[in-house]
Amino acid sequence: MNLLPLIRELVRTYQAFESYSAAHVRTMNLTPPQFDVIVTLGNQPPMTCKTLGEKTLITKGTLTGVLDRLEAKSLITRVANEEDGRSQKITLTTEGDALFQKIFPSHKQHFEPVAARLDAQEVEQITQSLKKFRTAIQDCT
Amino acid sequence: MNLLPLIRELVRTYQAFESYSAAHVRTMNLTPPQFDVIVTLGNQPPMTCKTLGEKTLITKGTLTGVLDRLEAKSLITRVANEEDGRSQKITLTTEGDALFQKIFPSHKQHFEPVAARLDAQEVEQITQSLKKFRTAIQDCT
DNA sequence: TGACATTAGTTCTAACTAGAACTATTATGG
DNA sequence: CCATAATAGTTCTAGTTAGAACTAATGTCA
Repeated sequence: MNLLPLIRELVRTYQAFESYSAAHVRTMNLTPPQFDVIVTLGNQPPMTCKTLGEKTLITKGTLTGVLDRLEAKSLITRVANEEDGRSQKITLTTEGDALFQKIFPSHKQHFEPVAARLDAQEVEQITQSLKKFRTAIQDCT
Repeated sequence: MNLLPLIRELVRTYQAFESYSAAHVRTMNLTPPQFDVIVTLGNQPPMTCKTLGEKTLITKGTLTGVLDRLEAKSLITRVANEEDGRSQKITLTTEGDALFQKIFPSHKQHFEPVAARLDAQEVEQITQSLKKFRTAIQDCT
């Protein structure tokens, strides 16, 4: 079984998505990971770095730096977690929440033309295909 | 049409692949981009940075640094291109070729267990799904 | 042929990246 | 209760990343 064409296509598709998404994210003066964090925190109760890392798929060493920069922009704050002295809760500031309310719909709209080119069944099919491949990989870990 | 689940799955799958692949690549003292370059040059005539970048999907600014490090390890050399004074041909050294001959089969073998979990039809199905998604994105650019 | 645009590759910058080592805190088993 | 293990987050390192500005060489077209 030759996986090479599949792997190449996976990488190309991922890069096409990243590049299309990043082009929009950049117009809002955010980087893709910063955008991910804002969107993940939006309309949700404050969460720990651990949870945030799991949801955004950003490893903890990287997350520290991303949060540092968001904090410097006054978009998030780190608040001590009263239930566990080792951890913190990350919270959107008022400013951060306002940004979220603005950029989330805008980003969805940026993807409208893409969505319009696929019907619900295709989207489901592609999602399931990816899941099958990911499961095959993860079963080998 | 909600693309979010599809996007999340794309990112998760890509990361699962990267992480599984990188774990093996690292045992050979290479980084993933360095490995890509070696494999792309293997069993091929020397090529320019431009071609190499197109094949590996590494942008030129990044490629310069990757090639610098491979050159420092004596795995590749840059040779002036006689047909075009602006460009060079990148060539595997004897040492680089020996490494390629060793790592390529080894890397294929690392993916054997993954391949064994999918049949030819599934692989084709997943590849076509990805291509459909990528095309939808690229048509919007 | 000469002005101008294009192209190849490098350099620069700000940020992300994973992984490993580290610190501080909490959990656990005897 | 105490020694030890586990966990949360930071710090550190080497490398990758995209994009923009830059240099040098080539192509184009009038």
